[in-house]
Amino acid sequence: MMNAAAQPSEATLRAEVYDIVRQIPCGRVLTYGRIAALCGLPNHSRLVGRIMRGASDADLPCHRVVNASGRLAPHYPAQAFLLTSEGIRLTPSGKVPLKEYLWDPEC
DNA sequence: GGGCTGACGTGGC
DNA sequence: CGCCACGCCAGCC
Repeated sequence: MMNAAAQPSEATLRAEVYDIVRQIPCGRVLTYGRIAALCGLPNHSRLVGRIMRGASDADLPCHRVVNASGRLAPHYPAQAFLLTSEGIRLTPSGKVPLKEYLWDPEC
């Protein structure tokens, strides 16, 4: 056996989520739901969000993770700045146009 | 064991 | 495009 993401828990998911987020290319974004789905947990987007909250910046580009609407994370003011610094142009309302910047890992 | 919370998602207006 | 209600589920008190 090798993959054991059958047990939903922050502890189990953390490693996978970290690994995926680390692979997001510069200038691209992923959604919480997409990350959860990639880990085999379609309805655990909130768990992913919780993990990101507890995740210290370090080498983790957590600013490249937004919700399914392209809305940026609350309590994370620097995110907009970091995204725009990577060339991402936000809408006037401060959201990420997913049609342009959503990253597809299988692409 | 029980109830509230939340870096979410979808659908309706 | 924005706001709201409902559904979802692990984590925390």
